[in-house]
Amino acid sequence: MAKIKAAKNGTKKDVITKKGAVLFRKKGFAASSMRELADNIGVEASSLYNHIGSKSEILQSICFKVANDFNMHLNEVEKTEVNAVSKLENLIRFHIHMMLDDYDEVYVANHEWKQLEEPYLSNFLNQRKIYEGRLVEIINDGIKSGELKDINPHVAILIILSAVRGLEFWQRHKKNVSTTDLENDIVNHLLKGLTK
Amino acid sequence: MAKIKAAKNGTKKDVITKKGAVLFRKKGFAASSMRELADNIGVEASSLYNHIGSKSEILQSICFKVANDFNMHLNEVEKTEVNAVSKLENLIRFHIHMMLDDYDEVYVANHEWKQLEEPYLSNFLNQRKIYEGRLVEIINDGIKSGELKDINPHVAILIILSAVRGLEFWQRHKKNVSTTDLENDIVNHLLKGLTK
DNA sequence: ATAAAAAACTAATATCCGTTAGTTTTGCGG
DNA sequence: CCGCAAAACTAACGGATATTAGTTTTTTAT
Repeated sequence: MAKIKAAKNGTKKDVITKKGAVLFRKKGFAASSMRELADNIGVEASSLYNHIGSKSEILQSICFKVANDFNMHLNEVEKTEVNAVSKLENLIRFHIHMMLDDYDEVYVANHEWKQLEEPYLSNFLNQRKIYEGRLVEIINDGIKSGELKDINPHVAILIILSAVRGLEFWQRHKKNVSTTDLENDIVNHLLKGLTK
Repeated sequence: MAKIKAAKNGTKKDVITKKGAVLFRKKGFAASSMRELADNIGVEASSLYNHIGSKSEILQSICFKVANDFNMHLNEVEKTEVNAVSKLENLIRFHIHMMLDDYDEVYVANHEWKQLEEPYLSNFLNQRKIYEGRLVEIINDGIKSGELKDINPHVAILIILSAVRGLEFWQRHKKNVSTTDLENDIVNHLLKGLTK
């Protein structure tokens, strides 16, 4: 009867959510069973229900935690009074850090959001749409102020988000290049492609 | 008792595979049931087994068809005697076309390969590793010949593959920009970032 | 030390899944 | 128009799944 060890400053629900993120990233949400998750924690499946409401709730926690982190950071960035390029660099670096530091959670939010149930699915997609709209607005500001090329801002967002997402591939090549080098390379490449 | 309509020059297995690709892209492989697939075709689930061996076989068909298309095209490109930049442009345009023309299949191959069973999983990953190695080789040739910046070729591949994969996002903005404009924008941006 | 609360366990249930067996219908070649 | 193969159907099976109920153990607080 092994108890779930709660890390300091974290509930047992947090432990389950973290282990869930690791499992869901490796096998996918639908292909992961509660028994397997419980095994990974060292407990019976039914015991998990003392801490969570349902399997779906774990996915919700992961997806909305990630969405919230991005939204909160964007709030901070929008408050700062710097030019658009600085804001973009700040955002790109944050995306990269999230990708490297909270890999499992970000990966699951990116790949498994489809398995959310309504109304969470609509809510999540709506949040993402709004987030991207705010990024587009920053790029539009940069175009107006003359900092950025007169590009289609949606294409610019496409390129930025895609390149950062590409860090998923990176897990395989981690050894060859330091992460700070990698981060700077990506930031430089993305901004150099956009700025005049 | 609706029969599966086989398109000209295509077997009924092809129809099932195509409908499977659409369903698996929308809901994920594990979350898709044979009953639901059969419903989409207008037939009972058990009838599918007159044409296919198993659910897993559908996924295998999709993934290896896509892998084969990319390999075959790379074979052709390697035969041509042009400089590295031309080869890269050719490859990027092919990736974009695959993404736009066979969206469901490419998406599934990119996202659901994890659900392959052994030995197909290992085979698939091995093929992808070899494919990426051949791309790296082309970039190395370009660096030697002085066409390309002295970049880490793995980073270059990361950026190229990520940007093209990002076309997944594009489905939402399809209306605003013509696909040929989009294709040229991406090719220009990717190559401008790499060439001297 | 003891009572209360938290969290583990066992056992069971209903549902869904992939797949098979056996049967019936369809549709084409002669 | 008949016969045969292809392909549909119904029915069912065994197994896995998420979740619940009820019970026992462990931890916490007094």
